[in-house]
Amino acid sequence: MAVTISDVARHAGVSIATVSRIVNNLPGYSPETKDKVEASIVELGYKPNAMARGLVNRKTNTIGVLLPCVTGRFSSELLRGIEKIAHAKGYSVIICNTDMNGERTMSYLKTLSEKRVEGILFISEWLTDEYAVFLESLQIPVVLVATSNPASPFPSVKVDDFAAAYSATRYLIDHGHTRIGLISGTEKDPIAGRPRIEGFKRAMKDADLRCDQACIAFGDFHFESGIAAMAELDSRGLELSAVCAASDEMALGAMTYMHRMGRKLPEDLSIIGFDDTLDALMAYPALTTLHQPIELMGERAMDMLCSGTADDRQIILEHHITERDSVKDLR
Amino acid sequence: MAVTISDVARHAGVSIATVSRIVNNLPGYSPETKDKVEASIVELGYKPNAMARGLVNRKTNTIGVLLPCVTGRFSSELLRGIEKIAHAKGYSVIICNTDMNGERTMSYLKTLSEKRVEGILFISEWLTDEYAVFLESLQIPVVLVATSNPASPFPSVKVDDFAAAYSATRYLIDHGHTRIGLISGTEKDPIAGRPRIEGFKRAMKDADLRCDQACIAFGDFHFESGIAAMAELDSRGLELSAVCAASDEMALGAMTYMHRMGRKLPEDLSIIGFDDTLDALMAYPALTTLHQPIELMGERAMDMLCSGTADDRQIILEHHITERDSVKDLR
DNA sequence: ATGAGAGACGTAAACGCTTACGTAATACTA
DNA sequence: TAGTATTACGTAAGCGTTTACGTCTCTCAT
Repeated sequence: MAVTISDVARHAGVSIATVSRIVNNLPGYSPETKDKVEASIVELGYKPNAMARGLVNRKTNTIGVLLPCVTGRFSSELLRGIEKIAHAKGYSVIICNTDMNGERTMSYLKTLSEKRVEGILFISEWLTDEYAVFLESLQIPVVLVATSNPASPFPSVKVDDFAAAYSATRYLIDHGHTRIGLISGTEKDPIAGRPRIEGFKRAMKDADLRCDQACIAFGDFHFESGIAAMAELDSRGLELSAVCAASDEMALGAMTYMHRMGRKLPEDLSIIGFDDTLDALMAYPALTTLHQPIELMGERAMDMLCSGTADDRQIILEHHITERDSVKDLR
Repeated sequence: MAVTISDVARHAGVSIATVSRIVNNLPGYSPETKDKVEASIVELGYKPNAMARGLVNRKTNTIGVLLPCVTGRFSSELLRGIEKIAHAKGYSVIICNTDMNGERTMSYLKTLSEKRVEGILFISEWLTDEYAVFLESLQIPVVLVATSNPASPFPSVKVDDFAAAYSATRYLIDHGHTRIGLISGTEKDPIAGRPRIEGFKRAMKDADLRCDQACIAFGDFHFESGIAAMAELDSRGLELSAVCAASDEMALGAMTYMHRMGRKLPEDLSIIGFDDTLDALMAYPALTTLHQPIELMGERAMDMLCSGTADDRQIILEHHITERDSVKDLR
């Protein structure tokens, strides 16, 4: 790995400038010189040093992705989209698993800034003031994915969580359900929490259905919490005929609870999920769920990141319901 | 982002050498100087340029991870373990989604080498000669994860696939099953394919049970292929009482097929999976499966990568069976 | 034949750091 | 008190590239 541009130059009997021109495909040398140099390059196994390059032309061709949890289908599918575009555009992606931990996040942010990444994707998590201030100071493009913060200057890509939750709830209502529960994410989450709760409530109110606090149980978007939330809901004796979950994983948790209780799905309870990850397909019964175009979200975000920070708009992607077998039609 | 070490030096009225010493916590300055410089650093918002640093001390604090598919629980959980240790040791990780594509892989390898990563984790995929030659030329530590290649000089971390498949099959036999099918990964895969097939066959033979080609269907480790493989097996009229799958995802695919056919699980068919990802827990019925310590595998691999390339041994991690509800006891 | 313009290069100055070495001032030792 | 360490710095030489300028040689039109 010790072979440098001067080694190549010496070996080929030219100056380093010429080697550089050839490597970078710039004009200024004869075909013979080119052949000679290229031969030396392969013979010596020369690999241009990206750091030295980056130092002079201030480019790293690297971006950073901050996400709360690498495990989980949602993150994975997003990552896939991101990585796809990144590779196509010649960028490397550094992943940072924040674990929802403030210190960890700041530590990553510091690293990314020292490494001079050219852009940052901030995923699924609430952008605190601390993060926002730091990110702004970096003076590089940042895009928020599956989250957003109008108070910050950063663009975002997401679905309309309120409308999505509304339509998921509405779907249950339209299928004749009237006693509906909600398995929400954490109430504090201003993106995947609050708006989905509000969307649920609004749909219920618009249909004159009950939707007080008793109908809602809270989880953390993950499987285990879905089991617990369903148990909680069940213990309240509301005679629910359907449940709306704020994530597919929690929906699967609810299903698991029901199975354990020996209840039939969807006969005894209809369930609708949120996300439409592979989990929904693999569930039994296959989960009817609110589809978010996850991979596309990652692609669009990456596109925005590259297309310069110019357009700082909030992009809302389309959602729709993917019908499968977890909702019984009561009509 | 334009503030450099000389800006700080000028602002603090010292030389860049002194600033460097302070930033790097080396001796050679008075407490007052230190305070002064540190004040300048925060005032100017100085962030050392990792490229410039890396250029001089030949360190990037970055490693690369090559994996066939970022989506999928197995990769995710592995990544989690890797990322955890990497962060603890101060490394950044660049992810490369090869998509099992040779050109893409080589292109990543080239990028990683130009970026001068200090180590590479090669995951779940067969290490071809082309890759091996290139990786060797890099002269940096490489460790193979969930794969291995005795012909290469690289260490590896994985479970004993043959033994694992043997014991999964044995588990079914011990529960009274005699007509057992196998949903295998691709036969060509010398790691997760072949050895698991052999383990299955051996267990069957040791018990004097039938295990010809008719008992085996092939998939690609993913969900859809599991459905297809199960359909294939079913069409052969073998009256199987149990199936062994080479991945949890395929096992879930098999379950989905059975559900669609209106068959009962595990009454009509027992299924055992392989991996023990979250998928197994979320399945219905909960999947009994061969547990691989996936996250630990990632951690160990990362540990090895850092501890220098000295010990190039093949590490075999323990596996065991996690019993859940997908296997019926026929005894 | 001459001057201009066009290749085909080479030189050297950055890029932002680290670090070996040098130097001046102060403290300590015999 | 002279000599020796020690401390607290500053100078400058890299690290491996890119690139603005220069120089030298041809070619070709006049």
